[in-house]
Amino acid sequence: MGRRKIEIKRIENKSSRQVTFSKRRNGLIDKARQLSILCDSSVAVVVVSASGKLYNSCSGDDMSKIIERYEIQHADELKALDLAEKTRNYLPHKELLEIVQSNLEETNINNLSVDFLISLEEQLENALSVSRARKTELMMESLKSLQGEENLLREENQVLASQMGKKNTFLATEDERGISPENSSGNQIPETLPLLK
Amino acid sequence: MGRRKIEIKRIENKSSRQVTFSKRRNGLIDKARQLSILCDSSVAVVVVSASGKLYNSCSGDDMSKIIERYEIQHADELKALDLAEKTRNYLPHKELLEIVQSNLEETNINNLSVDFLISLEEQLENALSVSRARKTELMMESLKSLQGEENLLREENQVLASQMGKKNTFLATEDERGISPENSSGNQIPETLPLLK
DNA sequence: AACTATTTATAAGA
DNA sequence: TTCTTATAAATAGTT
Repeated sequence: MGRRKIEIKRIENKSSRQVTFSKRRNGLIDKARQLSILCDSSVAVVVVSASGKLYNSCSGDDMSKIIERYEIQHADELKALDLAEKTRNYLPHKELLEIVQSNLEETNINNLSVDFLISLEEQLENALSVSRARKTELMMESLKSLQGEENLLREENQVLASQMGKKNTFLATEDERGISPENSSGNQIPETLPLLK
Repeated sequence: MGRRKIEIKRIENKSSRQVTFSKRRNGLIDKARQLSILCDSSVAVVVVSASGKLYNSCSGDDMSKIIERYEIQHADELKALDLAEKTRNYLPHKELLEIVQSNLEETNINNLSVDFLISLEEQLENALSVSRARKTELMMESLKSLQGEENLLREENQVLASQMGKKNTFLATEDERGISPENSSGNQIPETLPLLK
């Protein structure tokens, strides 16, 4: 819908790609808002530009609720973790949610057996735990990578310091600055994870 | 863009709301796809209908990656939800767990009211979410502290290197080892997150 | 599900 | 970036 028809393929010109990105991003987010209002629904949009900038919007509900809704429904896709085993004995989450939904809609809640509800609760918790574990895993990866970087720097320091020691014993000048590697407090990812509390 | 202009407000007629929902949902998802392709970006859309049905699409990257990108960038907003407030209306977790346990043990499960169980489930989920948010918070703190530590080390390296330069110009020996601070790849947490790939 | 009169989004240009 | 405008695309109401 412009002066001429365009093909849907990557726009090669950088600046017009940028302009189009900005226009269409706004358009998309406005469409999402309209859909949400017109049809009484919740819509979340997350856009990540090529350069990594994040844009997002949501309407009808909080982003966190919408995302959680998504994650619960798709929790089984996250079983790259060996949590797969943990879920093996449970219904697929989608089925779970369908059961809940159909029962809630039929307002026959009071006919549900208590045992059923208990098992349902258990399974919902399991779905949550899969999603949680995935997040933890990703963050732990980040921590490890940062830590690796740090260790490299520490080794460099040691090399530099020892080189200075060897070559300059006669020039013992500002060595009191307290910059020896040993002074840096260690920063281990605590195995005792307060992280995981 | 139809036979007549419409106001953006909830469509009261149920069936035309349903039709519009379907049309516009498809439109939105297609727009998202186009944006992603045209502008070389990643776009995620999640739609939850009034009746709770979930529709989603993503292009340019996996849904899980896009969501992680969002969540890590907004990790501090979890904190901003004010955990205290979130817990205010609920029983302490310990009490919750005691209630569950005592009830489970006494095998008088069948006497529990369904309403009670529903509320219990809600509270357990809340407890989980509080605990999850706390974990995220702690991990983010760890990331920040590791980063700080790293910057200190980097500065030390620079000081050491410049000291070596000044005192030993005459002893230019093993300076080819490639241990100058500039060789270390930067490791910023925030914007471009390798974390988030 | 199609159709089509209109509205809306937007590509190109300024 | 922002605005303008010709044109393409989406869609509201209809069949």
